[in-house]
Amino acid sequence: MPGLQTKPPSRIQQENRRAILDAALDAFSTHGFRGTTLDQIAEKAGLSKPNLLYYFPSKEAIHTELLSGLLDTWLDPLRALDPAGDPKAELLRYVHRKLEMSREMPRESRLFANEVLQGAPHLGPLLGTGLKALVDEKTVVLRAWMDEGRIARLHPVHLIFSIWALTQHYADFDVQVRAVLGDEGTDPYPEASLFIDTLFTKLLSP
Amino acid sequence: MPGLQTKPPSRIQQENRRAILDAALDAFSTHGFRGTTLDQIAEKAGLSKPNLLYYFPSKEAIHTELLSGLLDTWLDPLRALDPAGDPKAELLRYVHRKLEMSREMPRESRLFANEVLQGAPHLGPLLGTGLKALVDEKTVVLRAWMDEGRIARLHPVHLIFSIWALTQHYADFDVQVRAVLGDEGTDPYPEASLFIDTLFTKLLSP
DNA sequence: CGTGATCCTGACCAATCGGTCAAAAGATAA
DNA sequence: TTATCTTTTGACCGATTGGTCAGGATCACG
Repeated sequence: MPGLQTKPPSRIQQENRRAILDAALDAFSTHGFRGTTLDQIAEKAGLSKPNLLYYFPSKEAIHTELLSGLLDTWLDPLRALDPAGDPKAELLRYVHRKLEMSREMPRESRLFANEVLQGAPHLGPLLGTGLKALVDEKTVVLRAWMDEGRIARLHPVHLIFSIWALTQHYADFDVQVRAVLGDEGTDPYPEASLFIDTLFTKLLSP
Repeated sequence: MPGLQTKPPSRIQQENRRAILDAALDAFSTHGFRGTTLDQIAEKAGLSKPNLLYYFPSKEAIHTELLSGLLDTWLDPLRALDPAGDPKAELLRYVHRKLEMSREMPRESRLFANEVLQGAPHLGPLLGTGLKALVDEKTVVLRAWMDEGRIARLHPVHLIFSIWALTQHYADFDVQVRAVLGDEGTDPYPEASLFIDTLFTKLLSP
C-alpha cells in the first residue's frame, strides 16, 4: 500500500516528544498516574499544555507509551540469562545487572512499582502472558542446573522473585534506605552490591 | 486543668470512624493518595461525603491518621527482636512474622509502599528519626552476634533491608507474583515461607 | 414525654482537572 | 515574496474534585 507511509518525524518533533516523555517519567514515577497533572508535565517539559496535546492525544497515551517499552527493557537482563553459561556466574551477573538498572534507572523502576502496586491496571494481562512466559522459560533452565547439582535446589520462581525484590528495593525505597543509613551524601549501592553478592553466593551454593 | 477532657466517643462515632478508616485504607492502598476521592471512601464506608467530613476534617486528616499508627505497627516485629534470645531463631522468627504481616495486612503494606515510593511526603522525617533509631539499636545487637560468631558477618543494615524487601514483595507485588506463578487460586505464601526460610538459614550460617 | 446534643443530608461553591478549538506564529520550499 | 505546512498559543469547556453550610433527622437522657 504505497502512499500510506508515515512521514519521518522532524527534529522539533523528536526533541519535544523526548522532552515530554522525560518530564512525564519524572512526574508519573513520583506521583503516580492520577497524581500527575498535564500542567506539571508541560511545565517540566517547557511546553504549554495545548502544545503537549499536539504531540500526544491524551495523558493516558503518554503513560502508555512509557509503560509499553518499559517491561521489555526491564526484562532484558533476565532474557540474557545464558543456559550454556556457568550457572552461578550467570545468575550473579543477572543480579548485578539488575542492581545496576535500579541504580541507573530508578525512575523507571518506580514507574513499574507504582503500576504493579496498584494492581497493574494498564500493564494488565501482559504480566500473565509475556512476563510469565519468559519466567517459565528461564525456570526450565534453572531447574536443569539444579538437577545437575550445579546450584542449590530451590524454588526457581521464588528465586527470581528474590532477585527482583532485593534489587528493586534500592530504587523503589530509596528514601527509606538513605534515611536509615544516614550519611546523607553516601551512595548505598557499593555496600548493597557486596551484600547481595554474598547473599546469592551463599544461597546458590549446593 | 479540669473540664478540658474530651468526651468519650459514642458507639456511632466508633463504628463510623472505623468504617471510614477501613474504607480509606482500601482506597489509599490501591489508588494512592491523590488517586483516591472522598466519594470513593464515602461510598465504601456507606456514608455520604458531608458525613465523612463530619468525622474527619479533611482527606489529608484521614490519610495522616492511617499513616501515623502504621509505622509503629509495622516495626513491632523488629522491636521484638530479643538480644538475649538465640540469634538465628530470633532472626528467623522476625522474618516469618514479617512475612505473616505481609499476608495478613497487605493493604497496610501497600499504603506504606505507596508513601515511601513517592518520597515519603507525609511520613517525612520520621524515617530519619524513629525508624533510624530503632534500626541503629538493633544493628548493635546484630553486630554483637556477629562478633560472637553466632551468625555470619554481614552488613547488618543491608541484612534488615533484605528482610524487608523479600517479605514485603509478596504483599506489594502480589499481582505480579500471582501472574507469574499462574494457578490463579493458589496461595503463594507457603512456598514463599519455605524459600525465605532456606534463604536466611543459609545466609546467616557462619 | 420533651429537649438539647449528636448525627446526617441536599444543595452548593471555588478550584482544578483533562481536553478542545480557532487562529496566530513560525518554518519551509517554490 | 508568496503559499503551504508545521508548531504554538490563549481562551474556553464540561466534569470532577475537596470542602462548606444551613437545616433536617435521630438519638440519649432527664
